[in-house]
Amino acid sequence: MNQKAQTLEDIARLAGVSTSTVSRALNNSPLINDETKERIQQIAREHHFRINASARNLRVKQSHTIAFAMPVSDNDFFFRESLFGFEILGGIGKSLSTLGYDLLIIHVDPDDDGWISAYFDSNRVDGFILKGIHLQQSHIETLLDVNAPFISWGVPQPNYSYPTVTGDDMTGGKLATQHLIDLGREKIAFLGGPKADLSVQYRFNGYQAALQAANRAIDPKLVLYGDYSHPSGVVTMQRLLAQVPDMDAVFANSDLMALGAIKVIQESGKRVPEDIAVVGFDDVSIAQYNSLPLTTIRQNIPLSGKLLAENLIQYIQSGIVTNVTTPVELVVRDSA
Amino acid sequence: MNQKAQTLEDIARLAGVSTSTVSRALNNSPLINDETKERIQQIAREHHFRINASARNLRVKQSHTIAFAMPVSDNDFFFRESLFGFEILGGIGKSLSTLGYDLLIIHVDPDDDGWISAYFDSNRVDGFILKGIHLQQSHIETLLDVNAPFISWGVPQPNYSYPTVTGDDMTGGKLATQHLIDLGREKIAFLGGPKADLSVQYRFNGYQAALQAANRAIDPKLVLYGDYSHPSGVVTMQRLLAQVPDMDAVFANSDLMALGAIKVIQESGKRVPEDIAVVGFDDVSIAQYNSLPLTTIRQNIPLSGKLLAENLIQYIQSGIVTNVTTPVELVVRDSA
DNA sequence: ATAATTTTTGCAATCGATTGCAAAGAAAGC
DNA sequence: GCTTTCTTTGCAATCGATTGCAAAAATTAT
Repeated sequence: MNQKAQTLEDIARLAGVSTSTVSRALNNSPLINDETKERIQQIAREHHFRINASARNLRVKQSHTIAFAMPVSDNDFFFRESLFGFEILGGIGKSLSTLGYDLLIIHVDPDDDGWISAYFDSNRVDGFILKGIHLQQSHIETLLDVNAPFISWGVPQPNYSYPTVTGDDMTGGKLATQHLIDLGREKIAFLGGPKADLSVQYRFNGYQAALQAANRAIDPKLVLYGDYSHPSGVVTMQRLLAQVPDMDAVFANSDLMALGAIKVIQESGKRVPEDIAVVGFDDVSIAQYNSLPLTTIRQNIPLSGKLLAENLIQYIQSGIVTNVTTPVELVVRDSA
Repeated sequence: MNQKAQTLEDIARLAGVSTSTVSRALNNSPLINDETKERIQQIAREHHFRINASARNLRVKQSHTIAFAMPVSDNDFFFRESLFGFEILGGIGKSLSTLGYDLLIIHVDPDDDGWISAYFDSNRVDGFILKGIHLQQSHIETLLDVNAPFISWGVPQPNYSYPTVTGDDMTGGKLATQHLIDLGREKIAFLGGPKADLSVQYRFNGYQAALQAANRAIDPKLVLYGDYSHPSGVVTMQRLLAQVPDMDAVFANSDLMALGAIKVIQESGKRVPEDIAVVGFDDVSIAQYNSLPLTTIRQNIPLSGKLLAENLIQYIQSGIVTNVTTPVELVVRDSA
């Protein structure tokens, strides 16, 4: 029965007031008389009025949209591998919509800056959420330079100030290593993500601290770096096994690497966890669903997503820079 | 050196022409003299001009944005389980950006229609991409009713006309079953997704056809339905094993269900694939990374994503309704 | 050289919502 | 009853790009 009202003017006509009044009423302005306000809101509801986003955005110079940057390569590699990235999207999206923001997924070439101005200078988005691991130095500089608000998952780069959310990598490294020590393991390897990633360095610090607390030395032959991916887990584990055949435990920096490592171990005829215990990192869904359920360091992914969203919006609205660390915990399953 | 030009007017001033001319030049209108056009585009480039999206969208009444609907529940369940949904996003996003469209992720309560008008009537998005499995009848009716363009992954509902992209479920069912028959299996179970899902029915038809072609009867006790999730794979497999202890093969309708089934089988003391062979469906990344690599029916996920994007845009621009089927193939790994 | 065409360009209205400022109406003060 | 003050509302400009129409410039025809 009630046909749709498309614009403020339609509502204004129906209510017998001006568009200014309608605008104020719908935005809950204190300037408007309460009865009038209520009446207008009622009419808007009855006629299923939806405000025109473009017009509003144009006027207020905001898009109420946040971009999440997905690094992209020719071969879709990142997309399939980025389990962690996908899972964190859940929390981000939910929080953003609570805050009245939309979530845009953009594809970003790690070697190019163009996306920043393409999306920010055109007023398409109000800010960016990035994974630190793909954040080049040059990106940070450009972002800061054009004053584009952003937040990043991962340890902040020294010498720059911007909001971040990070897992407690140091504790994670300690927890994983301690668990392996408690299991009585003697030769515990560190299968890292990219060496340049500060998160990886912190995890290594945790590894180191746990070993030292147990009066163990660090054997450099047991420390190798990859890139978080399954293939890199395979390759580094092969090297490791060749170098130190009698090793008996691995702390891998991602669940995918852990899976790659397990594959190599089993193919070499050894058993997990009997001969070699393996601990992963992140606790993405694959960790619990894997046929050999993974012992791993669980990141609080929903919370982290929520904080990425909330703290970015806070930064946009008030300029407050927060660098928070989210807790991790050890979850013991079958691989160690 | 070149400070930024923010609006058409800035460029117009720099070029000594009117904004109309700039607009036409940047949109490559044939009305504009080629030299002028070139000169203006040059100036725009030098000054890193980015057109204001809101203004443009307001004027042309399009957002150049497509929404991908992620069903949401209180507990993040869908997000973690929706591996297939995530992987298909890769192809969708890439194709959309090639076509000049942005990708918005929206969270959708399956029991509510509000999101349709919230995003479409407000001019925030030009169309929707949905997974058919979450497409309620009422959604379809509302979408068609308000003339909101959409495309869906999955078999189209009878009696409605809208574009779709679907995997070749019938062939997939046949391929999986045939493979298990070729392996010499006698009692092949069908672990379906939701019975109401037409895709599931087609897969069942394929299962049936393969068995009949081999002169086998269908045993109703070997046919069970779940919801594609890992837990449902666990539950249905438990029931199956209780009902038919001597079964020797399973065709699961998703990789996650297959993993759930494998877990139950192994816990019951039987071996995969020796005692019971398991074939999955989709070939999401977890299938190849699982410690027991999964034999599965591979969907062409990148292609499907691409087609979802392209065919939706085609529909928006020209009203052509396409219902395409993408090929599947059997990939044999270790579980069968 | 003048008129008729064809090419190029600019004027000005438009998309829909917001907001500073002024005006109208209501309430209070003297 | 007449100011003064406080609420409540409306006018009109504005955000930046697009586009129908008319005007100006360039080209061709006569």
